[in-house]
Amino acid sequence: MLLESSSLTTGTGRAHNPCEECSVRGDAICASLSPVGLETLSHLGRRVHVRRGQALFWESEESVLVGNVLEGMLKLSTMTGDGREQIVGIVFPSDFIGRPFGSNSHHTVTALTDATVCVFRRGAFDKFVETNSGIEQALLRRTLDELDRARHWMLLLGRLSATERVASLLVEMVERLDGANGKEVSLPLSRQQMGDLLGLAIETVSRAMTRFKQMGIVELPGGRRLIATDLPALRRVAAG
Amino acid sequence: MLLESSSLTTGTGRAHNPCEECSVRGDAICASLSPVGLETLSHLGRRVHVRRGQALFWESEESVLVGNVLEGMLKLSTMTGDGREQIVGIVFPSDFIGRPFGSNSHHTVTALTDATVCVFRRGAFDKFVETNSGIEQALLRRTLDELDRARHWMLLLGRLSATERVASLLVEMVERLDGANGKEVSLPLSRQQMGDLLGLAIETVSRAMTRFKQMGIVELPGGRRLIATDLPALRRVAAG
DNA sequence: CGCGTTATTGATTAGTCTCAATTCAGGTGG
DNA sequence: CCACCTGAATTGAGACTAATCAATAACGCG
Repeated sequence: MLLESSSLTTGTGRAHNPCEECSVRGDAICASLSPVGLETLSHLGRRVHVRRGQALFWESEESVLVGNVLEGMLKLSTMTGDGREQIVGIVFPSDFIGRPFGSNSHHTVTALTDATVCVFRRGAFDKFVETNSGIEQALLRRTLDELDRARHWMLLLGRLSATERVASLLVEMVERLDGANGKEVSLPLSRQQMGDLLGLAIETVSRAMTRFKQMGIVELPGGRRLIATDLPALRRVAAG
Repeated sequence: MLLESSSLTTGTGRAHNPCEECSVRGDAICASLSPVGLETLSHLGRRVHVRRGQALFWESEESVLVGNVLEGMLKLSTMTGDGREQIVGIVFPSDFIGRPFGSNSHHTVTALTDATVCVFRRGAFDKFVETNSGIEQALLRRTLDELDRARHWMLLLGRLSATERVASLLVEMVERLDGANGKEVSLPLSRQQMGDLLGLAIETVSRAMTRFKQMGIVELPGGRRLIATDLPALRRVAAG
C-alpha cells in the first residue's frame, strides 16, 4: 500500500548539471530559468522512477512532493467515501504535478506506464519559486491550461452520452500520442481506467468501442492497441 | 481639482485611491499589492455593473477582459455543439474571472444576481502583472484552488448519483452563503441552472429536493429559499 | 501450454431523461 | 387590491440509457 522507497531509484550526475540534458528541458516550467537558477534547482530535485501501477503520492497523506514528469504517463485520481474512483487528470512528460504552497489537493498519482519524475520537496520548491518569479509565471500558465482542461472535462462528464465520451477520449488519445488516420497507437489506459476517467462502467466503454469497430471507424488489433481509420467520423461522434 | 470621478464610486476626493475602500480589498488578488502598485492598478480598472441574466464576455469571442468580482455571483458555462449547457464554475465576490496571457478559455460569464465586476483590458493587465510578481503569486494560488474545485466537481459529475449531487450542491451553497442549521438562505440558482451545474435534468433536481423535504432534512418555503434543518444528514447524503 | 487477468458479450435491472400536465410564485395592469 | 398572465417548479407516466450481474473469450505471462 505505502510507497516503497526501496523501489525508487535516485538519478546520477554531480559534476555536470543534469538539468542541461533533461528530456523536458525546453518544455517544463524549468524552461523559464536562467543558468544560475537552473543550477540551484538541480540540487533540489532528484529523479524517481515509478513502475506501471505504482502510486507516487498517497491520497490524503501530506503531499510533500511536487515535480515534473520526465517520461511516461500518470493519472491523478480521487475516490468517493465508498470507494468509487474518478480519474481527474492524465499527466504527460513536461507536465507539473503536485500542489505547491501549503495546501493539499488530495489526489492520488499513479503511473499508467513506467515513468520518471523529477521531484522536489515542497517546502524547498516553494522557497525556490519565491526567488525566481519566472518559474512562477510558467506555473501559472500551466495551471490555467490545466483548469481549462478540467472544465472541458466537466462538460464531457456532465453532458455527453457514453458513446460521445468514449469517442472524445479516443480522439484526444490519438492526438496526444501523435497518431493519425490509420496510424496505430498504444493506449496507456485499461478499459477500467477509461471507465474511471469517463465516469462509465467498464462494460459500457467496451460496448462503445465495439460499436465503433462495427461502424468501421476504428480497428482494435487486440490489447490496448488502437487504429483510428476514420478520425473525422470519430470526431463527429465525439462532438455531440 | 479639475477632474471629477464620474460614474464610478467615491465621492471622497480624487486624491484618494478608490481601491482603498474596495469591498474586496483584503481578499482579492489586489490584496498582495503595495500602495504604489495599487495606485497604478486603480487607473487600469473600471467598475462594471451587470444585471441578473446578463452575459459579461461572450463565448468564443476574443476574451479581452479579465477582472475581480466585487458584488454578486456569476456562472461560467460552456455548451456542446448541439446546445446542451454545462456550468463549469460559480464565482463569488473577490474571485478572479477571465483568462490572462493570450489564450482564450471559451467560457460564457453570466450574472446569476445583479453584480459588480472590476474589469481590466487583458493586455494592460498582463503587462501590469509582469512588473508586480506579488499579484502573480496571488493569481497562482487562486488558480490552483479553482483547479482543485473543478476536479472535485469532476468526481461529482462522474461518480455521484443524482441525489448525492443535489445534496452536495445544497451543502456547498449553505456553506458559501454562510447559512447554518435552520438558517434560511436564498439560492442564486434556478432549478434549470442547478441542473446545468450538476449535469442533471431539471425534473431530477426537483425530485431530489422534494425527497429531502419529505425526509425532513430541508425546508423549501417557496421560491429559491432553502432551510437546511438537518445539515449533518444532508452532508451524509452528499458524501456518497 | 495452462493460468490469472482483462476484455467482450448477453440478459436484466435501476436510474435518469423526456414528454405532458398541473400547480405555484411573482409581476402587471386594470 | 385583486385577477390575470407568464415563467418556473412540481408531479406523474413511460421510454431509454447505462449499470449490474453473469458467462464466455482473448490476452499476457510464467
